[in-house]
Amino acid sequence: MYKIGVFSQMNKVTVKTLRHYDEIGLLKPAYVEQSTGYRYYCADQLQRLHTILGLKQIGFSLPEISYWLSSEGMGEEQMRRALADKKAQVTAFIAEEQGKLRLIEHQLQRLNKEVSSMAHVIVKALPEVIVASMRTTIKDSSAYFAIFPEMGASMEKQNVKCAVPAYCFTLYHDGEYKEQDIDVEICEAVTEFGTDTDTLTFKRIDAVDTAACLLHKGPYTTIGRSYADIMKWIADNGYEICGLPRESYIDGIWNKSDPEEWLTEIQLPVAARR
Amino acid sequence: MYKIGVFSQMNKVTVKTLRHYDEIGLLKPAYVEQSTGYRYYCADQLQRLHTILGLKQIGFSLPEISYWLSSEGMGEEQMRRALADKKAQVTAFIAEEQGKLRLIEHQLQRLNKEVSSMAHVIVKALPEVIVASMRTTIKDSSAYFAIFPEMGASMEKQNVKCAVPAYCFTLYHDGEYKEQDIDVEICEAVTEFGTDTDTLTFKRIDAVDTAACLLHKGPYTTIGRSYADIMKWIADNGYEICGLPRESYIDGIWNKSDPEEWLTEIQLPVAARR
DNA sequence: ATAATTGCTCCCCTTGCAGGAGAGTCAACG
DNA sequence: CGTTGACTCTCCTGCAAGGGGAGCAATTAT
Repeated sequence: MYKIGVFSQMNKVTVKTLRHYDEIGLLKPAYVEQSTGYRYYCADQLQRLHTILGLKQIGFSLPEISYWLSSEGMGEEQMRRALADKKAQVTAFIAEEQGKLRLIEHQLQRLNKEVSSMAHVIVKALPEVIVASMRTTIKDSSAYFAIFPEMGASMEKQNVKCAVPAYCFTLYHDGEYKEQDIDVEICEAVTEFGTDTDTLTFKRIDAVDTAACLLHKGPYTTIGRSYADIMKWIADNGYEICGLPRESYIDGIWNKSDPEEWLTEIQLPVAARR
Repeated sequence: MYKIGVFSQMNKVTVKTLRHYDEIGLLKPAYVEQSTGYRYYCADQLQRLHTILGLKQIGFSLPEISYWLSSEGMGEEQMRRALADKKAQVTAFIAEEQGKLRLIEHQLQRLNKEVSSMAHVIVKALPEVIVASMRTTIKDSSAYFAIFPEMGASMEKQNVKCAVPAYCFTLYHDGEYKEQDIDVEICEAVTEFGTDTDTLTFKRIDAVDTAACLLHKGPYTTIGRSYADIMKWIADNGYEICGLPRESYIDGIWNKSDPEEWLTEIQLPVAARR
């Protein structure tokens, strides 16, 4: 019979740990003196502790270990399944961490290239939305602003309501970057379907599970830089583009006079490259 | 100006998260109405949130992000160092998880081989100790028990005290497993040096950082099985033996009459195989 | 006998939020 | 204008696996 301190030294675990295991019922002392509350352990506990530590090194949580040791869960087949599960978990975890490594690598490279303005690409999902859309080919980007009033007028006529939060974006149908004769589709999220007109079409845009997103601050003339950034990010981090790029307009001429204050989010549907 | 719910949808973060970031000062709303406490966000916050989420994906903690965004920590050189640190952390983490994978693989193999008695090898450190030791060559394992009384007598004469917890072990100096003419050194941890005699030698045993340890329950005749287990474990998990094996005696004939109750810990100093 | 060590319980702290209680607000609808 | 349902607020608890420390009791050493 060992007191807790001695017993803890025998296994290089702390006294705190032993008391904790006692508390959660994972490793009860062989004997507790009523009057003093002192815990006394013996060799049986040593063996059980050894088992616990072994399972903990594998990565099982204390409740899991409790369960396996409670003699109900000791089935061999269950153990096999638990191990397989844990293996899958750990594998997924490793993949995740390796993704982080790539992100870090990417940022380090950016820093070395003196691109001091940190651009932070994030990955998120895009919801399914119903949109009113106008697809057209425009001469160049300056013709852009002419479309919005037209579109606004069409929508007002139909009395459709914009979704909240507002989600107004452009889909680029050209596979490549073009400066002239750009095939764009302007979409405005609405609450429900309206009737199509010759210019205005209602459609459902599917949700996107993973999209790389980058906020671009400033006028549209410098958006190419942000595109370059996000493209590089996608390449660096093992993704590939799997959908049309969107530009979501957050702040623009309609609410900010200074172009330096304009805010646009580039959203690129991506999937992990195989 | 967006209310918290709308703002949260724009970035696919929960309201809880936004409130949490407000609380820890990481992302304050642009405006909070005094009377109601309602939080209102605008595009500036959106941008900051984007940055936060980007840094979070990299693996920085919220306090770290707070620090980098607090405009004190924004030095480029510091950022580089922080990224390098984080990279090292993540790399170490991945190595650790891969170690777990090997442990899991090992256990799965054991299960498939119908070795139903789970043997749990754990890795721990062994402390530095002062020991009284007797080195001798014994004919075979049955001659073993004759040594202990002799040793006990020698120690009593010198009036040295055994350490607490008792740590009595055998070092095997033969590089290989032998059944005859075994070169053993029996060590008993003591509190301080005594004077050497022709049979008894005092020495300091260095600490061992990492030792693979396995409890063996039962008589010594079956200890070979446990040795086989621990050897396989070491091979499976990418370690190599880097010191003499020890057998630490916990329960034995001196306190348990039934050999099935005897308890011995095999301790093998190991190092990660390069 | 006294002092030092070890033991006990109880409470708060860590990360990054999630879940829920109970109450107050806001916008739309009849 | 009242009501309803959807939002929002604050405050509390919980999660994993213990760490740190306070205050006090028991054991051990001098």
